[in-house]
Amino acid sequence: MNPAQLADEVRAALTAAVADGALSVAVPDEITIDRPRSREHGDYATPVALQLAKQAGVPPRTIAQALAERLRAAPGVAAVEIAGPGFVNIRLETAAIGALARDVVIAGEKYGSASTLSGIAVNLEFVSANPTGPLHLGHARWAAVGDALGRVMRAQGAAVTNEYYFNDAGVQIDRFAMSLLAAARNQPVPEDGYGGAYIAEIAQRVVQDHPEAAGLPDDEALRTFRTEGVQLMFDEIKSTLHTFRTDFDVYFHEDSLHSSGAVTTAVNKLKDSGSLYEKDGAWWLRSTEYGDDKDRVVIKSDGNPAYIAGDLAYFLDKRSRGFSLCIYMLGADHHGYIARLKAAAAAFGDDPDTVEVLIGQMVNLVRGGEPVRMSKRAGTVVTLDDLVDALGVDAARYALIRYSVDTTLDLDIDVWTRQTNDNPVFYVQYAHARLASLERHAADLHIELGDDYDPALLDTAQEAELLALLAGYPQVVAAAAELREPHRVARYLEDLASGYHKFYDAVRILPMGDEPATDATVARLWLCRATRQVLANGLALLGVTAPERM
RNA sequence: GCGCUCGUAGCUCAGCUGGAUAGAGCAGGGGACUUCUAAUCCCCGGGUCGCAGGUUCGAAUCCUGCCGGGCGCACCA
Repeated sequence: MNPAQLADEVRAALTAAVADGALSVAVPDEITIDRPRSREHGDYATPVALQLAKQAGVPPRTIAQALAERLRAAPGVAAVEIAGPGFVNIRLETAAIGALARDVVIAGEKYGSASTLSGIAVNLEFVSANPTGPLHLGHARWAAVGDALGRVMRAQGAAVTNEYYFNDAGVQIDRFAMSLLAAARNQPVPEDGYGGAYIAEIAQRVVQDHPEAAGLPDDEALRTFRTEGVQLMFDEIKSTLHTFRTDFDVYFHEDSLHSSGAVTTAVNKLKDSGSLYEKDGAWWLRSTEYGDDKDRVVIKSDGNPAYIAGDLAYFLDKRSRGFSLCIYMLGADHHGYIARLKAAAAAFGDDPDTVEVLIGQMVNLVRGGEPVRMSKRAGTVVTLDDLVDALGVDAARYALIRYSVDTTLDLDIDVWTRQTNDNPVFYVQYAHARLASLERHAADLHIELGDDYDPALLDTAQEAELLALLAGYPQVVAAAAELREPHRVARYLEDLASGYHKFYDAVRILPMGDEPATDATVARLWLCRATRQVLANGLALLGVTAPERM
């Protein structure tokens, strides 16, 4: 019995009470089932009687009474009590709780998957860093969180495309090219140019492949350094992301929007539909209608498209590819874009709610409380590669995903490289490794799960807590997907690992010495298998490994 | 000035689409390994949930105002 099944029983009991005239209420679709903090309040509790009292026009305890009478007859329910103002506290039979391990083991990798998001095609755009330098910590946060969110949403049935928007048009790239050329010619960094050791490195690699390049006239030289430099930088970014276990389905080139005429097409479409207006020689988008501070220029008075023109064309392109939901993950310094992007959707006649913009706060790396600022290669910022060098991929991903993106993050290198339980990733992985070790021992002893077990034998408090934790996993994944908050999965895994460690400490699983395996041994092994499965499933959603040994 | 966001234990943070006595880890103190991984577990102390109003059976959670921190407010990209 899991909370969802219990909610069904509660709903059925209410419906029955209405049918035989005991109550007159509209039975809600969503029934709240809580896991009370104290077991004195039962295994589960529902405040539904409190919630329905007003519309029913009767005291909550009256509703609770009618509900309790019928719920007591439900299969798996051991006791139902009314408490306080009208809470209904529910105690389940031990076997009904214990049966959950079987459900988990049978579902296997699919446990926690559902279809709450099925039928929607999601374009998930994240990182999208300019290819003018290595990825830094802010990008790292989105690489980890975005990738995890994609996994979580896929687990709920969404068709997700991970997409990287590659800004390879515009003056930033020009400055990058000028910086490379200057470095190749041993000239100082140009004004507004890029510094950092990586510029010299890339410039040198361009020179290696094209020894004549630096000596060409400026125009031609810049063209070569621009094309080759961007390619090298972009390969490096892809490689960094791949190492970080974040791969994209689509790398979209902004340049292609301009060269293909997509920008012109999009702008003309908006002019035709009256979504743009002309003022002071420029064309403006009515973004104020969607919460923007001011309307935005799409075509500048010199006739050139402004940056947002590319966004408009890009959005149109996404829609033409059939996405029903476009998610953009941006840094806090870009929160001003929310209204703009929603206005873009509206301008093309789409519901602005089909555009979601997630804003992530900044990330700082600290060591012993002191900020770590300088990077070996990038000069002023810490790179994603630096982070991986310091923590490893597992800890780096986990550390970035574990916190709500709403909070500014200070990652302490000392904490995340520690191999103790103040390092959450080790704590969770250790639980998995412990379980794997246990199963190896069971195999050595020739103890097998068999076809089934007696769920009533999982009767200790620690087993009940662990089973309740396992039962809650599907709702955690569903909530993480719906709220776009993958950190919930990480927090859950820490709770689950804790529940397992407590169980392990309190209950002997395998027989000691020459003792024979009992039915209880087998039941506990089922519980262990189920726990390992959920730990593995959850870690997979985060893109973190589930080690067999540590 | 306007907008977004955060403010919960000494520290780092969960909890926020309203539910019972507000949680975890760390830090501090004290315990538990002859047999399944002690990278673990148990116990102790620790709080005006920034402040003030409001909504209601019930508010850390929702609304309003204020205080404090971060980030933004281009015919740049």
